[in-house]
Amino acid sequence: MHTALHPSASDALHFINEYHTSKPEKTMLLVMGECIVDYQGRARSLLDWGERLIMIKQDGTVLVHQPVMREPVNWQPTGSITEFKIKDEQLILNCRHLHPAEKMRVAFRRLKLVTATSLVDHANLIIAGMEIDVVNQIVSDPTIIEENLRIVKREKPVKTGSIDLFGFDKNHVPVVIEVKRSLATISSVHQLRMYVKDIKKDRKEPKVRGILCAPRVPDMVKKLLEEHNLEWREVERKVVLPDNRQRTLKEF
Amino acid sequence: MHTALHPSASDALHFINEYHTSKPEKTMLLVMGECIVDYQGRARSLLDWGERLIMIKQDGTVLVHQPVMREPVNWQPTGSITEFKIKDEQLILNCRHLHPAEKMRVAFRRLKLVTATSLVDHANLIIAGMEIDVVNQIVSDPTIIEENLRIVKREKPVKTGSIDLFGFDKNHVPVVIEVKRSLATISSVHQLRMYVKDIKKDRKEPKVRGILCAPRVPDMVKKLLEEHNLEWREVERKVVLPDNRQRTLKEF
DNA sequence: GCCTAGGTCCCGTGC
DNA sequence: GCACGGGGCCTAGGC
Repeated sequence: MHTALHPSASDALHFINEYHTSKPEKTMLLVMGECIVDYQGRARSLLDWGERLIMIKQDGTVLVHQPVMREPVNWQPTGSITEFKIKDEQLILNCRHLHPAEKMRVAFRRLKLVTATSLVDHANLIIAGMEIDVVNQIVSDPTIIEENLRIVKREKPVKTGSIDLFGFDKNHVPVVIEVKRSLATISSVHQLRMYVKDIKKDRKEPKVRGILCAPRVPDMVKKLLEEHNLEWREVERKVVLPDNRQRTLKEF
Repeated sequence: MHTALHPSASDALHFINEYHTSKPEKTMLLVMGECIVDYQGRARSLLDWGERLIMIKQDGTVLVHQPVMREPVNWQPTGSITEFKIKDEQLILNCRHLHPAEKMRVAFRRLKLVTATSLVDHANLIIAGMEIDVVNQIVSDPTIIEENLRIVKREKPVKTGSIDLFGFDKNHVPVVIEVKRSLATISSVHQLRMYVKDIKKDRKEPKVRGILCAPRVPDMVKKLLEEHNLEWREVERKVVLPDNRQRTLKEF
């Protein structure tokens, strides 16, 4: 853990050369100060002078964070190559990335803080409440959708993608189910339509049902579903972590 | 600009109370150290012990960054309320957000760095190469699409959304144009289909053309377009900033 | 407030 | 490598 407070440009460069440049894959670098940013690649952008925090991660990711908002105002993707130098008494950060081809330049005219440190983190996020969990819920209890529904396939591949759930209803009519973890959208309707069409063609079945299954279905989406003779179910979503990981809410 | 290196939990709490708690809307707080994270809201997640950088922005955004990847592993949205305390000799960060209702808890068992500082930044990003720029390009020179095309409307509202560009070809046939800044997708085809259908119904026109306009159109998408009697144009995208410095991505 | 659509989306997965 | 689809997407804009 190394830090430099209010360094001059040349002090900062020495600091970075000593603690970051030789082993960037093991060192996270933070640079806080007044800067401008010029980016060119998938798009092109300019950002005028202002105070920001720049983070260079151990995999080459570069983030430029303004004092507000969740998103970095500028960034470079994982795997970027960074390089520091001094020009006109300003500390310059140049980053390059191939594929997509992009580059970003940050020029600092005042530095508040530079830190270099190695972060060790081998933990993976355990997360519940995703689409896959809703799919599992339905598989383990298809009556959530309707009585006597028989699920026979998950992630069933068709021409233009893959169907979340496929089965047959009590009258042996094929049923295509498209699952969303939160809001159903117009786009989900199009997906469902396409899958129903593919199944009709594949199985030469005149009748195939399509059900959009989501915690919330806006009116516009319902109308669109009706227009295409499709159905929907608004199911409550349970957010449950694996048993051994589950904790009581009281811990909060 | 205030910093504390390797503080104890209680030293860190005093530091945060002095430099952050009283005016969080003016102070960005960084906390680096070994922590666990527990999140509950739109989903639920647990993150085991590891070294991370936590950033609390001046609008209440909270980011938890691991040493790799562009995305924060956990976060709280803009407008969250944060609170620090000590429990079992560990520094605890609790954040809450209403709408969506979410909360996150970070517990630190070792601290490497805490900093508090006020960042001032009133600059706005100037950016070029967005979809709107491709639309402008076509409006200023419709021959990019084809000869004698007459554009009459941008962002033309229809039932299910809004059409990027609408006009008439040399034979006075209505033309719907859907523009993408980068890759055309299956989903863009569905959008275009829907808009063409809406126009046919609105104007009681038997013939309406639909053109998908993007820098790249994958084969699968071309096939889908053909199936629905729709067209496409692969246009080179120019990335031009307001100062008229014209550049293409080929510079790389 | 709801909802739609774009994004330098990011990211994993399957081909 | 390309491409497709999900995301605690985020964010802006419209109503």
